[in-house]
Amino acid sequence: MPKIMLLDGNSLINRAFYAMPLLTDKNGEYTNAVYGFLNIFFKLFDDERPDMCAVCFDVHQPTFRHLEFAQYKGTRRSMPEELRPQIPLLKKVLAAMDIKTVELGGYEADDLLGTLAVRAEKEGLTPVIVSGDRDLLQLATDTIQIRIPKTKGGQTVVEDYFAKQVEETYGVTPLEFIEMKALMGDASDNVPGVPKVGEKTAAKIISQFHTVENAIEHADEVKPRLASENLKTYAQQARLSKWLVTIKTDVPIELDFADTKADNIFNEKAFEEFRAHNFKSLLNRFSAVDTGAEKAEKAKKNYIFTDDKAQALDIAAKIKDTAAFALFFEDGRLQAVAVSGCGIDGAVAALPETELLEVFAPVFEGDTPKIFHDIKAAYVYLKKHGTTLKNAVFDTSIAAYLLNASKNDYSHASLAADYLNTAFPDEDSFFGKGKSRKPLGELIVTEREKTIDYCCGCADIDFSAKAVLEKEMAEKGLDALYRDIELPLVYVLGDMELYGMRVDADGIREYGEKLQLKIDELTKEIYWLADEEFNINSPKQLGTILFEKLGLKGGKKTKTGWSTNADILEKLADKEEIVRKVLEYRSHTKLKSTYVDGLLAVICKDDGRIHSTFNQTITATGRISSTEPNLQNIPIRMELGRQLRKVFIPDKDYVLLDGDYSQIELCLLAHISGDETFINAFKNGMDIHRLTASQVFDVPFEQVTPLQRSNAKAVNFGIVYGISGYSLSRDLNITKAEADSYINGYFARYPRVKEYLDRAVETAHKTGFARTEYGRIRYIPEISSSNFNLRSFGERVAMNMPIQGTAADIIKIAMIRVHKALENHKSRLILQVHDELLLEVYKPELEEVTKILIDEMQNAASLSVPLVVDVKYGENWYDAK
DNA sequence: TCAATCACG
DNA sequence: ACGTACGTGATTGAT
Repeated sequence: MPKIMLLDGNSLINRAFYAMPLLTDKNGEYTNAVYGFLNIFFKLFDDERPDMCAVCFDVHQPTFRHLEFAQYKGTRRSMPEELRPQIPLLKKVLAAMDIKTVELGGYEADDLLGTLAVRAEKEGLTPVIVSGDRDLLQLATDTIQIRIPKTKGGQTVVEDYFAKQVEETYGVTPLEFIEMKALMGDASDNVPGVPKVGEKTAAKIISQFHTVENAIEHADEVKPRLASENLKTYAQQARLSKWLVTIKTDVPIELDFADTKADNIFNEKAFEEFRAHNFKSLLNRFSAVDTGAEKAEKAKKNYIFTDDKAQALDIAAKIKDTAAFALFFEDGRLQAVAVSGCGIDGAVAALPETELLEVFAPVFEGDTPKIFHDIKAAYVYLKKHGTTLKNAVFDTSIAAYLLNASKNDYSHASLAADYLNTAFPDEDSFFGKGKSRKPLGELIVTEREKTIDYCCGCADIDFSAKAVLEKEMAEKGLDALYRDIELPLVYVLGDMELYGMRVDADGIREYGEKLQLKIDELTKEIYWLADEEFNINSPKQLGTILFEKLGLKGGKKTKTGWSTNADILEKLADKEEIVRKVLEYRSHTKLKSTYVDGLLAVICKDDGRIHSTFNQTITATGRISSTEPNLQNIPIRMELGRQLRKVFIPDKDYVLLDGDYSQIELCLLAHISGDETFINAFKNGMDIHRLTASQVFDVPFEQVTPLQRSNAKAVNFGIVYGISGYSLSRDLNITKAEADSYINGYFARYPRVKEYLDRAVETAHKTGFARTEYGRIRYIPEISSSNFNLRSFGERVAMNMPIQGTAADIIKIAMIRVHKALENHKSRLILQVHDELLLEVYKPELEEVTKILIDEMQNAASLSVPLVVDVKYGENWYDAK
């Protein structure tokens, strides 16, 4: 029997919206809900393979329910600003997919679904209704199936209901489901129901009396008594509720099921639509479809596969000019090398690791210009294996990052969609995910065709994308930033990863043991004070103990329960011993789990050092980030945590040398804004927070109190972050009026700063992006939102990004200069922490390298204020900082 | 996989 | 009136 899938457009797009993070396409249009809808759609489409398909929508006008009963206002929960434009967009996309949309003034989507399902059933079709709304369950029969997709932790799970499953789940038949809802009511749908009758009571009543009318008739027999009373009092309301929740199945819709055939979804128009809106993962579905250009391109590809060394050597010998190389690893071992360029459409060599190196090393260390997706990974791997990568001229992931730093994916799939207008499978869909992930070595045997396509495709994309990326970078003025900063930085970061940092493993363990003793002690004390054992690490359990069992005042709720963060707890710490213990427990367990256990787990077996990975394509502002482990957040603010830095030590005959920029972000605020007072203060080496305090609080410089200085410091930071009176007041524990007066005082004294901030916001509004002094761009789509919060966020970003980003640019320049200056030295750069560089310095070179470090850092940029660098050295990181 | 928390600049 | 600081990563418990 032909199957027809009937979808509830409104409820599904609504669900999709809340389940998906907000995302925008290239034109800044919101697309998350449409994307989410399509994902659900395709999941079910794959499941069902329906012959026909229709999507029903509400019409935004009064329905028959409103008209016949004025009190019924329907739901019409205010729709988020970001969702509203997505409904027409979805309709447009569905039209492109040749899928029928149905809507009729005066009726809700539910009524259309009901009518169509019943009619389809009569006409001998198999109807499947898909909705996010449980009200539809009343339509379930033995043939009409209701499917309710739910997002559970990112995964879409579908609950399926025929009449039988409805009975099993709710204990009532689908028709009785209406009766039940009528008694329960539904606040969100403005259905009154009967007071004090909830799901449990309603189910009990209906399973006994079956209908609302019958229950009213036998109201005296209804239990409990309150329900019985209310059923009598609110009998009319119950009947009305039933009428409200009953879905119509006789709506006068003109629809010929023959027009709903879903046999032309994967057409060229739909492909264009998906591409235009950046629905990359969905583009894969079109691979089997004739999308013209793509097919032609695919046809001319002539990918080569070899597992023969001689043939691989032949391929390598052909590479004379620019070519792209894709390296494939498994557990850090090179499995295959794919090449594209030099007349090679694509070739992949899968040989034992040593042979691969033997074949390609001459190319890698030769003058041939080479393109990679991730030069650093290639450089690090090759250097570990005794080959020095030379003349790697282009890194596609870094170029894509510079073009849009806000993305969280610069994979080949993403590059293909963004810059080559083609679909390419993402890595997960190719290799499988998690447990099902198969090693490449295995795939190349079992699924050779596909594997070759993938490996060669990657190299191919890199090769083709270079020109597009270069062109777009030039158009956006990003070429100098790319060429002079990001590309040279790759090797600096690569070397930092390779050197790593030496640690005293026994020292870490000892430190951990001390922590553990204290943790055990605190645990017992907390249990005793709480008079029960619970999981102190669980904010949920802790919140219940503190604010419910012990009845502490001053708690705040998060959306899941009590808030127990340090801000809240510190306010209670004075009075409550248990709170003090919990805070202490928190700090100790944090140190133990994240730092002690975390660091011990990543000590390299070969050299006893810790090799972090530095990522150049993560942050929206241009900073680098550090993972596995994160060496950029080693404790320093609290003494106990700071002690941990004593386990970070130099090699024998070396010392650690640390240089950090003094107040670089405020220096940049002074420089960029051009504020004379500010600039002069920095030129004269004044205490900038003290100066601000004297300006804002109108007291002589010498008479500034420590509290005034610290408040002024908060104001200075706030300015850099894009301040508001409210948040400053919260931070400083003062009234909003006071905070406002600080800010106004600040702007009165530093008028150019105010001008800069206004200008930054205005420019971002106009152009849609913010920019650093070195041309780095961050797009800010939020700034044009009509949602106050989003727009405000966009404005703060517009103020902050040029400052934070320029600081990031400058230290990157400093890193390149320091790295270069140390070329013929034993000393080396091993870590960057945003405004700080850490070097492992060969003792005989200490004096010279100290000079180099200060010199290169200070002269990395020439600003209207001097860049001051503080340096210190020591036998461990604690002493060097 | 998400939310809460907390470490850093 | 709205209701927040900017940028990260790791660990934990809960789902």
